[in-house]
Parts: sequence; C-alpha cells; structure tokens
Amino acid sequence: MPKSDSKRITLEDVAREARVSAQTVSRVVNNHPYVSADTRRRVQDAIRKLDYRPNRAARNLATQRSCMVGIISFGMTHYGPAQMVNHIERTARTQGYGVSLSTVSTFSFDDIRRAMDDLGDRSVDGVLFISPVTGADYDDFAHICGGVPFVLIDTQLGAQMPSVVIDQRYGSQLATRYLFDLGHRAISAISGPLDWFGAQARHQSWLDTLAAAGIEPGPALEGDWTASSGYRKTRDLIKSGATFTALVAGNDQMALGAIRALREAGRRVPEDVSVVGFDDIPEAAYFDPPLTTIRQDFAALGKQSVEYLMALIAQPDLPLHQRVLYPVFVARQSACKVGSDE
Amino acid sequence: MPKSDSKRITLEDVAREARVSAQTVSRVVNNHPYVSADTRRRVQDAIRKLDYRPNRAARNLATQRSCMVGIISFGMTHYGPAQMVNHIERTARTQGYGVSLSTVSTFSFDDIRRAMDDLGDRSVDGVLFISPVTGADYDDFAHICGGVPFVLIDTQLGAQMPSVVIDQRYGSQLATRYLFDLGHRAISAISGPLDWFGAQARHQSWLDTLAAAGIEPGPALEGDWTASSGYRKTRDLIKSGATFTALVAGNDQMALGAIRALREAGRRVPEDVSVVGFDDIPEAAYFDPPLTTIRQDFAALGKQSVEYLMALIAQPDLPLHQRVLYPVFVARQSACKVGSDE
DNA sequence: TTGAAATCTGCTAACGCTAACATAATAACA
DNA sequence: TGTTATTATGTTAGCGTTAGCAGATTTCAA
Repeated sequence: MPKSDSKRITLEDVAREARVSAQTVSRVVNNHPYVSADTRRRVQDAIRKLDYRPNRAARNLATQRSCMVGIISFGMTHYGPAQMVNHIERTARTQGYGVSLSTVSTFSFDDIRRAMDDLGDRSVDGVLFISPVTGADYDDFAHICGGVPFVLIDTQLGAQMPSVVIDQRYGSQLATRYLFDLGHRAISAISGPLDWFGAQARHQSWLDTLAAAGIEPGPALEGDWTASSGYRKTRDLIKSGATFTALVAGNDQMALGAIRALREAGRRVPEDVSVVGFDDIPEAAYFDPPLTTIRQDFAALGKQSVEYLMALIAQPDLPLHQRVLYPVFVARQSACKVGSDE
Repeated sequence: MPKSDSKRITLEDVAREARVSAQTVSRVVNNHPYVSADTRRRVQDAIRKLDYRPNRAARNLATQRSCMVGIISFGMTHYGPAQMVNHIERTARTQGYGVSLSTVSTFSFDDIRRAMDDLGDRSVDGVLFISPVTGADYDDFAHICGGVPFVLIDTQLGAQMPSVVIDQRYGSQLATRYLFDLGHRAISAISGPLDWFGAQARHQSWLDTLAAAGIEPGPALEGDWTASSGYRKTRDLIKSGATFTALVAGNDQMALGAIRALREAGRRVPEDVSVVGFDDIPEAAYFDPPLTTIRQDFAALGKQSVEYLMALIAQPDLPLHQRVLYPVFVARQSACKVGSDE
C-alpha cells in the first residue's frame, strides 16, 4: 500500500466531482443553510469518495481563528498539572477546540515568553497558564499574549487577573485547624517549593493559622513536591532534633515520604506523629495509614478555566475576574488525637 | 491598557517600516542567508518596534507544513501516558516542533478516527499514538492518518508497524522468574485491563513463564490500573479462598492497593506474601514496604518515538520498523524468600 | 400578475506568507 | 576587460479556504 497519496484533495477537486462550485462545497462542509438537500448529498458523496479533508491552515488563514487553545504548563510530572491538562483537553474538545501544549521548566518570565512564542503566536485563540510564576502582573501576561485572551490557573488569590484558583489558604487552614483541634500544639511542616504560589499560600496560611491560635509554628522545611524530598526533609527535621506531634506536608507525595522517614526513625503514624497531606491523589486512600488530606478538585479547575477562556474568546471585553474554588477536607487515618495510643 | 490591538501587524507593515520588500522581511524572519547585515538589523528593529509576530496559519499554508506533531493518547490519568506526553513535548520542542493533544476514552477505532479528525487533518506533520488499540493493522492507521507519518507507542511487540515499544514480556518474565527463584510456587496476579496490549503482554508472559517453570498459575483477576482496583481485586482473591505466597500486580498503583488488602486480611508483606509491581513510579520506593518493581523508561519511550517520527517526516520512505526498549528489574523490599520470617 | 421575500449557487477577492524566478550590484578570476 | 560566480533585493504567483456580494430560481402574498 502506498503510504502517501502524493496529491492532496482540495475543495476544488470535490467541487469538480460533485459538479458544483467550491463555495458550495465549503457551505456543505461548514453546515451552512441554503444548500438544497440534493446538492448537499451529492457533495457529501464526493467528499466521501475522494476522502477529502479540509486544510486547517487555509481555513485558519481565511477565518482568522484556529479553534485551538494553548496550554503553558510546568511539565506534567506533577499530579495536579497532568490532571488539569487532561480535563482541559476534554472540555475544550467538547466545545470544538483543540489543544496545543507547551511546557516550561523554570519560573523565569523569559521562559514563559519563549513558550508562548513556541505556541505559535496567533495560532491559538486563547491561552491557559498552569504556571505559578512570581513577579508578573496583568500587563506582562497581556503583552506576551499579544491580544490573545488568557486565563491563569492556580495563581495568586486576589490578583487582578483573569484566573481560576483554589483557595489554598482556606485549605491549609482546614488542615492546620484540624490538627489543632485534635490537641496538637507542636506542628511542623514540609512545604512545597515556595516559588510556587500554591505552596507559598499553603505555607503562609499554616503560619497564620497557628499565629491566630496563639502557638509557635514548629520548624519547617521546603521540599520539591516529590516523595523523595518529603522523605529527606523529614529526616532532616528529625535529625535536627525537632520535636513535633503533627506534620503538614505540602502534598500527598511528600506526605508519603514523610511517613516513611518517621517510621524509620521509630515514630509511629499517627500515634506518635499525625500527618496531613494535600491533593488527595487516588493512591492516598491506600497509603499506610490511609492519608488524611485536603482534596483539590483539579477536574473542576480545568473545566472552569476552559469555560472562562471560551467566554473571553467569544467576548473579549468581558470584565475580568477571578473564580475561586474551595478544597475539601478528607479525614482518614493518618492523623489522630495527640497522645492517642490505640 | 487596551487588551487587543485591533489591527494585526503583517510582513507588509514591517516591510514598509524598514523600507524593504516583504520578501526580505520573510528572509530575516527565517534566517535566510543573503541579507546584508545592515538590512537585517533594520528589519529586526522594525520587527521589535511593531511587535510583529508571524502568522502561523499563513506560513503553514504557504509551506505546506505545520511543524506540529499530534498525540493521540488515552487520557493522562495514568502515570505512563502522562510521562510520555511530557517527554514527547520536550523532545519535539527541541526539534522545533509543537505538540497538539487529543485524548480518547475508548478503544474503538471510530473514537481514534474522531480524535484524528479533531487533531485537524493536515494540520500536523506527524502523529504519535499512545493508544493500545486492539484489532487494527497498519493499513487502518495509515488510512485514518491520510498520508501523515505516524508512530505507535507501546503497542503489540512484533507487529509490522512503525513503533517504539517496551518488551513487556521480558519485563514480566523478570518479575515472575524472580519470585520463582525466591522459592515461590503459588503465584497469583492482578493484571491491568486486558484490552491494553501492555497488560495483555505482561499477563501472557506471566502465564508462559510459569508454564515454562512447570507450575500452575495461581488465580488471577483483572484490575483497571488504579490502586482502588488493586485493593478490591486482591480482597476478592483472598475472599475466594485463594492461597498464594506471591502476587504480581500489573502496575505499582495496583500493587499499593494489593498490599493494603493483604494487610487488612492479616497477611504480612513480604513475609507472608511477596508483591511485585510494574513501572517504578517515583513513589514506589516510599511505599511500605518499598516496592520491588519493573521499571519502565517512559522518558526514553517518548524521546525515541519523537526521534523516529521526525525521521519519518523528513524521509517518508524510510523502511518501517519497531524499536524495542527493555525494562529493568528494581529490587526493593516487597518480595522475599518464601517462608522468610525475618 | 406583480413585486417582495426567501432560498440556492457562483464569482471574485482576500487572508499572510513563502517559493521561484528575475534583477541588480558586487566580487573574483583569467 | 570581459566573463562568471556570489551576494543582495524585489516581483509575481500561488498555498486552500471563506466572506461578501451578485445573480438565479423559487415561494409567497397582495
């Protein structure tokens, strides 16, 4: 079998085959009214017969739109971004939009600009940023997007940006207060990388919640979201002589690493140390012990950001705002009353 | 600040500003030789001044290429696909290619065809399938791709397809033989969904390896890759009265679920039951006990498939072949000698 | 019957870019 | 000094599609 048909079939070819004008074929392809049933059928037959497929580039050029949204994301090694990309793609698809992906590996604005250029300026109708950059405001984004509507995901709460965020402060409050209510007063933390807004917000809220409760925050260290870092940092914490009866991990993976480090140091979880994570990854319920955590609805985050972006594309003058989603507390067995020995 | 500049800047605008022809601007943009240093600088200044960005659609139309590769994948809820998409994007980017994503949720060929249509025929220069479909041969794929080169990832070993695969049979052999060598003779399995080639291959090889060793395979059940299914199926296995001293799980997540189910049934891991997983996800080393598993190099899989696809794009008549990668065995603590009680 | 509205189809001109050729200026060689 | 390469720029003609207008035909009401 030949692997390429050498000649691409165009509207013109179909038109000749169906004995109509190219314009009429275009009408059929685009479901315009004002095409007689008979003609429509003839054209459709010709399309099928010749295996015609419209040329996107030509259509994009003529219509000035691409029906593509771009995603600029921090890789997909992390659970959250991968989940979001997944749901964004699905949602966009149902709205007739395709998805073009570009990942960045640093937080530098230059890198993001490069990603945007790679995305092919003007080749996307809108852009979604899954990129918790620091030190950039609306105008910065607007400039690199060059007039293309954009929505930021999981960025600074309260920022004057078109964005969809999860209220991380609230989530962290939930976690910390839960531990407090269980009687814990020596609460340490392994945060995510603090140049991520999410990590930063969770950490700050942890500090604030403790302050509000009138207790000193325990020693805290910064991880990088991986189980490995959770393990290493917790070991460091223990080695440094820190005493704590509860630990808030920046995400579930780090919580897993932390639990292992605690075990190795002879501390039982949750009897000696209670551990709380963030995200509620599908595996969290099967950790040992099943992890108490703060669930983030990444699916909703992805879905809503696409919907918002679509609205912005359809109506660029829409007033910008921030949509806020709230995480929910999931109690399992990795945290218990301080001093419990059941 | 205005959010859109209403008028898009074209080559013509830049040409006027720099007092050269549009063609010369095009030459500068595309780094053609034969542009004097002086002119080049003048054009670049004009580009910067006007914040000109080339129109992809127009370029695609004129050059007949898009510098985009499509990925058709089974979502990214699973670790493997997400990893691959990640590395594919990175590799493609370094070669000057962008990535367009389309996911499918069923194995039906129609669904894949739809995904391909969504990808925008002719709007990608090549396609990567992360889609272990059953019952489709080269011609089927060639047809829906309509002359666009494609590479299949993680498909049937030995199939006459342009593809990059991991030798799952070998990996499964490694796992099973390891358990056998530890003295296990009652070995059960929780496989992945058997309509996935990978799962099927691992499962079949498990059967074959046991047969070769002259022992009966223990009872086996089919999961869906999730920890939850690993848990449920293992519980079913136990409830059904199956006795086994070792369990091969289709991936690490299911191994995690299995371990939890075993614990709840009062069986220790690995003293009573040894467990082996597949993939070596980053968390596996921090499971309790750290998981013995078969590492899949998804990064290499992604990278190689892109490289192969690029070669195919550059030279469509390249003889088709299958690249095979081999998994490696990673010994940790979830499996030990049968009857050990240390 | 007559005009007006509705329905159907075709023509022409973009959309913004690049390939290919044509031209002009400069350098290189015998 | 002419002949040929080399470098630098402009001109023309598409790439395959859709928008917008212009006819042509049919339907409907007065």
